Amino acid sequence: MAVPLYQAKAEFFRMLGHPVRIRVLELLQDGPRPVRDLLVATGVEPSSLSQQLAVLRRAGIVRATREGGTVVYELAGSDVAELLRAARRILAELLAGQEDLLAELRDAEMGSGTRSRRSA
Amino acid sequence: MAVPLYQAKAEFFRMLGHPVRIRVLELLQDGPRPVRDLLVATGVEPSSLSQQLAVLRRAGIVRATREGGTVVYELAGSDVAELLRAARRILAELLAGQEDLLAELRDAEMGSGTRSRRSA
DNA sequence: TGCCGACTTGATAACTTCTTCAAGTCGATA
DNA sequence: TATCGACTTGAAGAAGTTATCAAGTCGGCA
Repeated sequence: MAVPLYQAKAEFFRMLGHPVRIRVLELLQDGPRPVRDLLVATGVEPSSLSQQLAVLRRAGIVRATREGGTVVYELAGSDVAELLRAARRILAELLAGQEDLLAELRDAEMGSGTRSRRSA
Repeated sequence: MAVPLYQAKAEFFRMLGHPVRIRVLELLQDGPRPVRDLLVATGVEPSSLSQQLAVLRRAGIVRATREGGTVVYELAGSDVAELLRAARRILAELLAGQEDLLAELRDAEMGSGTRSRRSA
């Protein structure tokens, strides 16, 4: 209630801000997966993966169910796909922009001396 | 180059993960704005806002241009709107889920004893 | 019952990020 | 040129995040 909307949004994005969490969400888009599979797909340590899964669970974006010896995760209904698609589009734009910059830098160096523009 | 794609995505989301940065992006969706306006709209300290603007600039998602005494910021072309819309949709779902949980908890308490389901 | 495999949880050190305050840059104006 | 206003940058401590290792839980199965 007393949580300002902007803060909720920021927290949401922060919750997405980890490579393993992103990867898990992308994997779950194809359907439920047992932890075992996620473990293999991500290649991280079990306890580390578990911590990241806990973050996603706490946020309510995934749901875990126990099936005998294994635990299965699935998206909690949200349409994550669209979000990731939108992000991918912007990211492509940003990375393309960086390539342009690099190209520019290359060309500039051929014509004149060292002339740095951005540190990275 | 050697940056894995998942890491780039995670960094992108992390860059969005701050209330002031989100707010700035939303403001810039309506067009370019001088820092002065952003300062008023967000109500944070000038130096603090400047730091957040620097983060957005470094990511390449906004662009700054100096116009006499003032500096004007604008989106660097990306369609941020769609991303924020998608995020808003999921967020709405998640928050609605939380309300359902609360309601469930309330109802459960009326009918029976304490019966915790989730810690939060 | 006792043990094993599959996960999760807790604790902690290494890192990042954020806020704040002091100092610096850049135009415009006197 | 001196100075002011509008921003940005640097630095340092506080706060939050992550990887890792040890310990714990929960279902099978011998």
